[in-house]
Amino acid sequence: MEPKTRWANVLRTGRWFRELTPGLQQALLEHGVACTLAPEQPLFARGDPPCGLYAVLEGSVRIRGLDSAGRESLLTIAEPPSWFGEISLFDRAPRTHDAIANAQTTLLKVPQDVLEALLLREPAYYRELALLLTAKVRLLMQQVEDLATMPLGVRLARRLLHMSQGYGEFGPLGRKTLEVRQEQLGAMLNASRQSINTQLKEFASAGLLRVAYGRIELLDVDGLKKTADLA
Amino acid sequence: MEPKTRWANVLRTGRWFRELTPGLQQALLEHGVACTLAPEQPLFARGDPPCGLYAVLEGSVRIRGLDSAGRESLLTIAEPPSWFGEISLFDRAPRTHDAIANAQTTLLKVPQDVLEALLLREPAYYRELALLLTAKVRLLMQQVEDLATMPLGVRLARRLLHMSQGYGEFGPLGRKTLEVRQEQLGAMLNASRQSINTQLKEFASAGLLRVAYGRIELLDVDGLKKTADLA
DNA sequence: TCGAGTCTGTCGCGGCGCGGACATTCGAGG
DNA sequence: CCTCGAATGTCCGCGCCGCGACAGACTCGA
Repeated sequence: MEPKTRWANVLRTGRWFRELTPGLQQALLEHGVACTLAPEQPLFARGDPPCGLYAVLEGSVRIRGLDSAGRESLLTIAEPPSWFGEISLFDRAPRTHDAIANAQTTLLKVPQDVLEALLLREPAYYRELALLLTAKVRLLMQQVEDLATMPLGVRLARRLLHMSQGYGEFGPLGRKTLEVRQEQLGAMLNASRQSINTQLKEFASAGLLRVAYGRIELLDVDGLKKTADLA
Repeated sequence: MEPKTRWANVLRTGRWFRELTPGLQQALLEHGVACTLAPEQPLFARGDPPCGLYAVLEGSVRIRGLDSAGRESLLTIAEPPSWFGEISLFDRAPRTHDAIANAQTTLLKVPQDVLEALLLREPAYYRELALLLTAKVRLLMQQVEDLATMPLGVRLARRLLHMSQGYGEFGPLGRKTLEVRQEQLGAMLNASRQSINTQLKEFASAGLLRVAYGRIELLDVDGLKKTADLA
């Protein structure tokens, strides 16, 4: 199969891309170029100038911040078919986070200038691209509020469900196996590895999930949702 | 002076509005209608359908979330000339937060359907409106990361500076007097009133600011910035 | 098959910060 | 001027959670 057709099939598994105007779908595929990264290879860093919009086709990318003391704050792990990099696309301002390949990774890259030229011809596409922004704002707002009001268990359950559902890109039926290390969950939820571990074991003994080496298998998604809804 | 001229003068004190295309500035003023609220009067609530885009002309509006246990999480206090409500404008999805007048308040309201009709004629305006979204995303991301890595003192200093500068709407020279209660600062920073009080007194004894009843006066903005930059 | 590096599991100590309690101060309205 | 409600100032005890430490488990490549 021609690569672009394969890519299109991957991207169409995501809600955002699937619901785009056909013209925009085609334009993104047409102007996109493949881009491969070795594990731990950086794609861009906080403060870099805008370089384009990306979609994950294979592998995964960590979107993280690094404070002066070297502590890592993990915003998310982008997996197929997630899109990222749209903030700098809109405001042409520097990158807010580092993007680093989490494994052998293939990306679709739509360069900044190409995309801006397209948007000059078809400014109505701005609204569809802005849906990436609104989705991100809504997630972030919930995250800020949860951090303020919810105990760790609830936040962990919600994050696991979000990851399982590709942060809304999939339907409610998501992946059952999450490849994530407990340390990374801690960096996402503002908690220590030890606290994450304790909470995971609690979920495990309640039959909600099973913890393995570098992997979490969700067993009772409905039970997790109940935990996520109320403390 | 004609009201609309007065409004224009207020709105032009804000960076976002001032840098808009003249045509969009004029259209927002033209299609906007005044809207007054009594203290504590709700404007919209979490879950409400989209109703339009708002700008604060006089007074202030609390943007807040309320969890099931009744704890208030305060996202921000919008003061002139802040704009809010743009998320639902883009994705036509329900409101994420409650908006409640903090005092006697005058708003400029641009109704959803009027604005959508305008954007159908001039889709290039979508990009300029999206700058409201990117500003919000950048603030939220910093907030999430600060919550994870920064001690309360740094977060408080940063928030005070942000409030003083209208969250980026003013230049670096901002208001010197903030009308905010310590309990509200706590709800914004995910801290208790007591902790906020202790930290404020520490700043006061360092000569950075002065605390008064329902009010904080910034004395040494540069000193605050130093505190905000590094713990 | 074996070893090194990485990830998970668990304990104890210590500290930040929440919550309750209560005195004090401020401001508005009668 | 007085009174009441609201906001500030301060103390204390408890609990959650971060951190250091270390043992066990797993993976991968030599």
